[in-house]
Amino acid sequence: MADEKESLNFIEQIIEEDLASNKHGGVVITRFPPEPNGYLHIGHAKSICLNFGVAQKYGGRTNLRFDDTNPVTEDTEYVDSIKADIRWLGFDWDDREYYASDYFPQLYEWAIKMIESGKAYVDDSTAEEIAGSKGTPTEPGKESPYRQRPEEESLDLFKRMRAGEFPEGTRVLRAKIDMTSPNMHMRDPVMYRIKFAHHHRTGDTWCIYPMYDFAHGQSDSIEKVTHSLCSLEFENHRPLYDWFIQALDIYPSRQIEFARLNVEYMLTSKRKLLRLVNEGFVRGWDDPRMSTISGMRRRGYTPASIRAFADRVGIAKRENVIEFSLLEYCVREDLNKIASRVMAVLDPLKMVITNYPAGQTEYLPTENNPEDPDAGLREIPFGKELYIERDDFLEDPPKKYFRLAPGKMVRLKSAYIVECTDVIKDASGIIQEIHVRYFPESKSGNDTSGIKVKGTIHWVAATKALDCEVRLYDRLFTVPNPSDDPQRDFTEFYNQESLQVIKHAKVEPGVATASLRQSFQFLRKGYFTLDPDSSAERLVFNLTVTLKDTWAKMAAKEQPA
RNA sequence: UGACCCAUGGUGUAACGGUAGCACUCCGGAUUUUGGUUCCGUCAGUCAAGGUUCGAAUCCUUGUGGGUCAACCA
Repeated sequence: MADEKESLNFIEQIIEEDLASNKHGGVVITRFPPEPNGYLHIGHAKSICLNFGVAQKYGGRTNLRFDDTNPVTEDTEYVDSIKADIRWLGFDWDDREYYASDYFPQLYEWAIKMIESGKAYVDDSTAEEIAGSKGTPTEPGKESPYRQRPEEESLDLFKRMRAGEFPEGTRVLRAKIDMTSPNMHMRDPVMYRIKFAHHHRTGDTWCIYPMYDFAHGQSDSIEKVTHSLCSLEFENHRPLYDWFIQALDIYPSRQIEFARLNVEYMLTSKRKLLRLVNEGFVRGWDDPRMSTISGMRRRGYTPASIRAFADRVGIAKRENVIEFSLLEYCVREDLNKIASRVMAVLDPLKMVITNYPAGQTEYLPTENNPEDPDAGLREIPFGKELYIERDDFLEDPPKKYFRLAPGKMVRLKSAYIVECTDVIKDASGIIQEIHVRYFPESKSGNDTSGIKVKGTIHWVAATKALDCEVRLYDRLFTVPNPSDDPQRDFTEFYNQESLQVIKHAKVEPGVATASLRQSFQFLRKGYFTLDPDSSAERLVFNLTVTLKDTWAKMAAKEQPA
């Protein structure tokens, strides 16, 4: 075994240094902290893989902690879907399912401690007044007239806020830091606000709720999180994160920021994803075109492929946009190893073998997966009438076309070599069916015909094939970064052809017993998975990703539009 | 006209003062009863200018370019 040194990302480097210096007693604790106000998407997947992955790697633990400090937007519905998505991705938090709301009593105590030590005060200003005196990034803010109010008075007011004596918006608790700080977050940030809202867990116990900045770091600290990994936009919050930890003299978790994931043609904004759903661009949160975990699951992406993707995109602080092709590569890589091969014709063209006995059905063995010898063989029916892919026949083929054409021969995969003898068209010139003759001695496995053909095509037996629906998906937008243009709304780049429904595709009979989540490779076409819309009478398949198609690429190059 | 952060092939990411590597993409070739897979190969990079050093992608300075911050959101 070669001892090539594994390259670490900058977070792993920090962790290894901390481990080496025994900073946390050899322990690594991370956390994944979603707010239960929406569905998880591909960006969260990166964070999940990072947080759980790094803890796993160093023998540590990862807590699942719901950041539920804003009751008006949060709901248990999201808690459930988030948990399901994380589990599906292949990670486990054992019994460490925490909620920021579990810490409300402790947070309240700490707030009181802050007031008592003169580090926090109740401000009677309105939201507008507070915003107005905040200053701008280049101008210092002004101190609130309530800033110097006696501690006892703040304490009394804060307790009465908690007791529900004041209406929403009338008072807040603020940290007393520095209104002239160049860092806006240090200009006396709000710690608590009044909200008479029903909380999904604490019900009506509270009418004051802590802000993110007075909850997140504290929650990390309570859980003794050693490395609190978050995205770049929280970089400016770090001084405040550290300030509270110091002021409270509590366990010093360390916040480390990394660049969030951006992927071409994919959105990772809850707001925008919500608009796609609400405005009917997609059928729901789990539409296979969505970048949500649930959408990708329905699309047929596997947990392993998403984990591989998260691994390959890397961790750094630089803004990035990952090419969509990398995601596609990761799915194909996984599915190629595990997906059973299946004969399916998406755009059927009837083929009649004129010299094959009518009414005869032959069962031919074919491999389930050439990449996996253990996958074994299955038998597929063959008969006089078949369906082949319409674009596997061309009346007037270009030079390097290896498929069927008048007078040309091809191999029918796992069956016989056929030669095209006739083309039957309707009055308008549309090809109705093609006639071929087959060579009995060219049977797959014991071909004694001596005939050499360049092309092999897939097929299904007309009388045995199952009729099914196939949904083909393409990128949701016509441009890689639909949010880039400030002049145009991202929905203007919606790809009208992102969904194409094929009502009557033909698939070999064996897939009748397919189960949900099972992936297939439709030979020469792509990877497909069963959609939950399927019923016993009617199968519905989703395209996960096409196979690479070098012929299409060649053809496109030689005849540029 | 502030603070903080970032800058390596087309894309993403390594190299921690000593030969700029890996993956994806692209292109070419071999194999192939999937124009798939696999295998081989080619092209291609340190934002700029100074400085420190025997030696700089790496350290320093100044520019340039990009990102974030002015919610009682997270």
